[in-house]
Amino acid sequence: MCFLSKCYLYFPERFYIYSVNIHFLYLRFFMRMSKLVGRRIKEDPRDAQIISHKFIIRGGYARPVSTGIYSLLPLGKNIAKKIEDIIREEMNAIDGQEVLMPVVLPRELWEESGRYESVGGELLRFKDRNGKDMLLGMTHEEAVCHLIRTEINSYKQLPVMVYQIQTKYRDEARPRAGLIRVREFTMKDAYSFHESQECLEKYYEKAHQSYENIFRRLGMNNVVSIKSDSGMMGGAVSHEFMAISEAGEDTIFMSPCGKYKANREVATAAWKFFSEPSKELEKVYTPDKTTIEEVAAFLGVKPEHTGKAVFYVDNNENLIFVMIRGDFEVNETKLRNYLKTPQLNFANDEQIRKAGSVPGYASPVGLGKNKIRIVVDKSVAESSNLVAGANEEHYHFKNFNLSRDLPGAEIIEIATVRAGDPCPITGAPLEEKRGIEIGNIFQLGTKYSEKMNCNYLDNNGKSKPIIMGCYGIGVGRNLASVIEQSHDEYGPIWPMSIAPYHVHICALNIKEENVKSVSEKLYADMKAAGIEVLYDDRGEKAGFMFNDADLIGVPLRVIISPKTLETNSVEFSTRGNKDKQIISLASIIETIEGRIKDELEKYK
RNA sequence: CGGGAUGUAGCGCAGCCUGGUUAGCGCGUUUGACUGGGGGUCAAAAGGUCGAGAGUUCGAAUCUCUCCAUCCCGACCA
Repeated sequence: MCFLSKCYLYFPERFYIYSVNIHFLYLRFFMRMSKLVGRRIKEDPRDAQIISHKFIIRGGYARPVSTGIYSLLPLGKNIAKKIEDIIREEMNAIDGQEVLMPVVLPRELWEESGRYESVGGELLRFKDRNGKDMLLGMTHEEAVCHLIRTEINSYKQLPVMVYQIQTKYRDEARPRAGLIRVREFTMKDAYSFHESQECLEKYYEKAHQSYENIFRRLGMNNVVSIKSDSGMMGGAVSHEFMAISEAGEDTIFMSPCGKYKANREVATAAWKFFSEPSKELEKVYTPDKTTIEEVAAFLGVKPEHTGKAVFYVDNNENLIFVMIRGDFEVNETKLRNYLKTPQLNFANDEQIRKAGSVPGYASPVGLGKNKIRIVVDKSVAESSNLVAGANEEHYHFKNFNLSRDLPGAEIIEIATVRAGDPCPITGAPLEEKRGIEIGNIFQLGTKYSEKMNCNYLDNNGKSKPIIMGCYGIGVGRNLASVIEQSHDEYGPIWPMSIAPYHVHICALNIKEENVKSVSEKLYADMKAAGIEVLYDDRGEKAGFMFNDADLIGVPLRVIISPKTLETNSVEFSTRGNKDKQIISLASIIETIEGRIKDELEKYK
């Protein structure tokens, strides 16, 4: 057993040799329930919608302090610490070095990168007592560039990776879902520095593997890595790690075989559109029919045979006319990326009229291309004889054909994928899933290092910006995601690797002297053996204790009662499994050590 | 930022429409007794600026106004 084995510490300068049980080197958790801070609650909190939120509150893992701001109680903190330690091990294994950067940062640093201006209200800005502008760090690219540019000067020092496990603050517009979307949270953020793109890419692969290790070791059984939109982080390549769960905020499309998987923001499909010989353009009367559904029903066609007009305004007040087949929705992320604009909003009726169009009956036909930018989705370009607006109240056109009626239009793919659309690789119907983003990795390149003078001298003595990658994991979000993926109706079922304790002792009828003395001794012996043990010494009714134990979700359970003591034994069971074994008192510690070892082995 | 809802004991809620002694209920908490293998029973007790402020009224948890907070949907989201 690892924590019983001896280890020798050697201090050469003094020639002292110590022999200690290895468990003295690691913090181990143990507690008696009568003293455990954090109560269990029988009823679901009113505002909780998802399982993890309910169990986190009901089990006494965390308490809300303000919107999206939580205190962790001992149970939650124990788990968080184990999650952090697993992350540390994996980061150290890919040559990471732990550092700690400040939560509070000065404005100047963020002005260097340009993000003081470009990031919106989620960056919390404030003044210190001298009136100096400060902010709360929501991510640490600026801080790490500040650190590295003074410490790293030479190619000989590269590559290098530093990481921290630190509080982040993002002034989210709408925190929700318990620990999944919060304002203040703990995050591991790592930053790697390289001479070349090749070196970054090689390291990026290692980080990807490291992340897969981490999520497996946390006991997450359904995590996928998908290529993602880099958003305002910039950079060429990025991946999101998604814990598949109904509670997730992101929508993912996957082919059944798993060959293709993508966030809805960037997902595409091998759509096939129908085309037939063009018919004559024909104006038809469609009184008060302004939506696709109404027009299609009125004319007796399917939405697939219509074209939909959507107007957007970018941040410079430019109007953009988008046309897409009636049964599709515009994917704004794709459109934004294509237009290279940071912001898009729906245009209002007044703006649409000003451009010479008619809301509800808008059409690209007759709209001057010089007056307004017209972008057309492939679904319209490759279909024929569609119903489209006529730019006139109560009228639509039948048999709109893009190549004939609007030649030279900008044609791109901006449709949102739908469940069942054909996979772009295999052609199989795509499945739609929800996911919680529990980690992400980015190839940043020189986006920050260039602006922030984070340079090194190459082997020719030339100064160059360092090529960077960054890698994040949210600790609390992972805790919640494990609950989402591992629970039953009574509470979480913690994997041994991150369980708040390894064993839960339930003493039944503790008023009986025999039960009390044996339980106390077992608790003491387990502590001495380095087993992480939670001991329910409260003398509650059996059912009450078991329900609490289920909410705490400790993997192994030992029950001591007058009945079991008649045969000098205890009952032993596993969380999530009603089967119980009778084990003699003499061998219970050995049995448990074996089980803990076997379980921990699965998460190595 | 837009739409909707809610604030009453530690937690979950009733009371408000139709103003009127001392503001209730369940869970939890404390004390005692019984009980003892899936949230047990009985008895007693503690616990409230009814979100805040202003107003109407002889009288406001209840009606009016303002503000604050929280939650849901949307917008937003390195």
